[in-house]
Amino acid sequence: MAKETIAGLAKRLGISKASVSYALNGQPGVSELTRRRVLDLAEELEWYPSSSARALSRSRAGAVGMVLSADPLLIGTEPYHMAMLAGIETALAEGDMALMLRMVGKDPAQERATYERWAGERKVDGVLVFDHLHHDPRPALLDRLGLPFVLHGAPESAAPPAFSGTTTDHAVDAATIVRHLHDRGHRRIAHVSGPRTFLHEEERIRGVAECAGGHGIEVVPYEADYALEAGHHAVVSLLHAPGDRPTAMVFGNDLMSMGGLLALRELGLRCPEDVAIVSWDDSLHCQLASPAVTALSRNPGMQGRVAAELLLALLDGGGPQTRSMPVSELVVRSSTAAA
Amino acid sequence: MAKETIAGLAKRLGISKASVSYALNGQPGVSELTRRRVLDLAEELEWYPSSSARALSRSRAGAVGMVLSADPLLIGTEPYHMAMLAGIETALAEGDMALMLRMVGKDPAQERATYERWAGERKVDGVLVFDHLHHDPRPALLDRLGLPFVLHGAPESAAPPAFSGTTTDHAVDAATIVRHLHDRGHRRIAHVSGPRTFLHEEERIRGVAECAGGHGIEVVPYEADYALEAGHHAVVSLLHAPGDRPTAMVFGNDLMSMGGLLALRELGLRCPEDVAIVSWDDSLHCQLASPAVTALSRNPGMQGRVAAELLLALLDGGGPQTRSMPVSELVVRSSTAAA
DNA sequence: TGTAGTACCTGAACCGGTTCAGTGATCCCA
DNA sequence: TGGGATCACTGAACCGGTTCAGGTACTACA
Repeated sequence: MAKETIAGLAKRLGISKASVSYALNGQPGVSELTRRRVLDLAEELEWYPSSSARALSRSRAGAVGMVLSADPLLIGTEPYHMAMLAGIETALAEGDMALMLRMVGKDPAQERATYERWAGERKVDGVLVFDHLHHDPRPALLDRLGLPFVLHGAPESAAPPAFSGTTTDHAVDAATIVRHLHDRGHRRIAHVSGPRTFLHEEERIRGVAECAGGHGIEVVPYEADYALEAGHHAVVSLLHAPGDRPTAMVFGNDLMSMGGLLALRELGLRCPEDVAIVSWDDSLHCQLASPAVTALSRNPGMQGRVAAELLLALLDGGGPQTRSMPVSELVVRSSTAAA
Repeated sequence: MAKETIAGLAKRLGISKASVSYALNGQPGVSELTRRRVLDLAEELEWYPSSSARALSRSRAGAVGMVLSADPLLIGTEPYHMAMLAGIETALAEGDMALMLRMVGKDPAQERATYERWAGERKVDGVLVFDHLHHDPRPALLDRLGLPFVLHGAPESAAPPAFSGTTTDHAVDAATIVRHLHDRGHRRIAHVSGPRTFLHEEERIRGVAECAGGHGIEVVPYEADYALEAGHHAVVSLLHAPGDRPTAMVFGNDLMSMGGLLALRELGLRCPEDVAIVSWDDSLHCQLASPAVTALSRNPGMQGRVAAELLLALLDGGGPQTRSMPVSELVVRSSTAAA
């Protein structure tokens, strides 16, 4: 079947291209009768307007982009991203926007190059950005490129109203975790965080330290990189360090928690009797582990959905908005069972 | 900065739009000197040609689409898809193609509607399709829509040369698993497969049955749906059924294996002593479980990459091709340790 | 010296939509 | 009865690239 065009429809109906266009887009300037005829014909022919022609004349791509920049290995194993993606895509589809996905390694230059290209080619109307960094160069870059964006997962403190973003109150989450451990009798805990280059990790570290201080709990900080091995290595180092050993450990994500659990097992230590464990991300891993791991459930799907909605609003001409995420819930499992 | 156009570049250089276009696209018709001047200016201005204008005049979208149609919950928890996605995206990026991702529920009508729209709007140049079904309506649909596609993961038997696709020899994989269990002394095994609507499950079932027959092994088939709970339920049913209980179980994916393991634990049965377990998909879940689960490692990243390359070749005007995947390797872990 | 061939370059048409300015026809109300 | 407002519709310009059919000027060769 030869591809129909708007001119073809117009000729069949004996009206002008303009009328067809107005009718299709729900714009005034056509009678109800004409509109119906156009719509009916389009449906009968299973015809849709060419997206590139439309994009060209409207100067709107009809798509938003997302760069997943992380270790490919990590991306594959962390369920977090996929769940978030599902939420994002659902919201975008409802707003009739396509999702363009790009995966690059950890190299920030590649992420940057992708944005430059997308902006230059006008391939996307906006982008979703993750993991706010210290001195994050991306907001300035995107501003310069004129590419609207939403920063997903910025810490509460660092959310200037200059751009759209979703924020999480990590201090509250930290308090939830620390109080739980305090209740269970722990007075010396280790905090195995992700890299401090992420602003949210910085805030979590501060949150844990502050709340712990208030409860007379000692905190041993440890910086790692979210990988399974990092969690393993953290536990080994922490337990071999001089001084009292912590009786509980908080890990920055589910993978590190698993690594930590593995290490405990290898060292012949029991969880939760010898060392309790809390994960800052919930996932199937935490549920399936033995013991099942107490975890902060953050609902990545819902969060992704909200971020996408913010971007849609921004593209619809709304000003920058900030939306704070609901407080996460701690799902208590065996890894912090009462002593 | 006002958006530059090809006409702007031409004016700056005192040449015609056509020359600029030829220069940019590496086409003959311009001197080396002119070409350099154009390229240099484009770089200096950080200018890229508008993708929609290009798409319109070339009648090529510069993107390929992929519909992930599955339980959102399953998508999030199965690492398989994400790894595959990473492989696909990498290959596409190398071929200068964008990836458009759409996630829909299990409803086939939505997947179909997405293809129809993409084809009508000329939003993508081709699509990647997964999980060949019995009487799969998609090849015919896509043919009718004139949308090139690659069917990823078709069983060997069902790969007509009429369309491009990657195939896996499930019979060989089945034999690998069955032989391993035979070596370990199992003579009665259960095969908890995914839905038989998937052609590859059908082939796995046949493969297991045949190889088992050759080795004097009895097979108890059980059809499930890839969910964690399904694996759990399968184990309960199988063990409560009259007759000898199987001494080993093969699960169609990692989630069901985990569910199965959970069920065994609840029933007070030990793995591998009472029941051994093999998973048809490897993943972190299998590694972390206790006992760690013996699994068939299928390298979804590489497979995705190959599928994407096939699609790129198809879009470059090549005829339909079929590429068979390398045989999977069985990673032996504790869940099938020698009795 | 004439002519065919080639390399380089250009104007204009085209891709398929959107949108603006303008034209009749109809309607309302003084 | 007439004048302005409203409605339905249209032709043409436009978005920003690609591509085709020439047009020079210069070289090669008889």
